[in-house]
Amino acid sequence: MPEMPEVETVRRTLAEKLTGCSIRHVDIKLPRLIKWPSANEFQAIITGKRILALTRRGKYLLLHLDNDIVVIIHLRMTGRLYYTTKNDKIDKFTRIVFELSNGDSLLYADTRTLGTLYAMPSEELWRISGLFSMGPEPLSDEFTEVYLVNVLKKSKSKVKAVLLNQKYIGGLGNIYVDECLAIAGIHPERTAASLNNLEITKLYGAINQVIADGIEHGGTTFRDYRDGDGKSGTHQHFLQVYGRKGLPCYRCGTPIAKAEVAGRGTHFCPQCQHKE
DNA sequence: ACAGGAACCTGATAGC
DNA sequence: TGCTATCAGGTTCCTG
Repeated sequence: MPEMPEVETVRRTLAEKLTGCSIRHVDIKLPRLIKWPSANEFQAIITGKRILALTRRGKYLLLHLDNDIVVIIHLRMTGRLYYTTKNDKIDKFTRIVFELSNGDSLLYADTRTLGTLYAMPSEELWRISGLFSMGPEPLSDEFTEVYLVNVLKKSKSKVKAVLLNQKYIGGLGNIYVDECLAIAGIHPERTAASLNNLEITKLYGAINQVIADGIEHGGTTFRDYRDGDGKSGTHQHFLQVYGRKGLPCYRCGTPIAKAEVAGRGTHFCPQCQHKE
């Protein structure tokens, strides 16, 4: 479900509430979501530990505990992480309950159960390949226009596939990729290597702008996504193309098209986003 | 090494 | 109404 702006919003809405709390008990209702170590060991090494910080890398959330263990959470398509007070009801999609020392709980809910959780010492985080091999994030110092030029020029893939690939850029997902290609006026089926310098400059600006706006608006809620307080984001009201199939392009009025590109449903304006 | 497609899951919605 | 097919904010594994 969530892309970087959604995960960052979850982090921001939870960090202050969780920092300083201890994990009193862990109730694992769906053990197969725990990828490392076993569910029993996972429970054992985090129970009774205090939360020092909640950080993020790309679409991963990292809960740092006072015994040097880090709980790594990836929400995948439909994962939700949110805070509840003792009287709140737990829905049927709640898969893991972290009971806190103050009586409240941190819930991990997930309808499609594709999410993943790990717990390991901080010096072993490199074992998680998705974290280890992740490229720079939009808005970071490492994500420069020169970097983007190099990534695109040496690729044989379509530009959409490159932007979705976390090893090149960490944090973009299907919605925001469609949005930044629309803003930059680039057709999603173009090969990455075919983009000229002006197009790459536009794309670079669009990536940073779209991600900054997404965070500013607390993420995009289409169906499942909620922040750490269980609230929806508002960026869905600002989307140019995603979810707008058949509706008029805001720039030229042409109906927005939808096609499969790089294995994903892809929205674009056939007039403003040229194939060459 | 790299690109493309299937697999992992469950639920909502569209179409018949 | 009820059944079936399709689609979904992601990543990893297997194949060619």
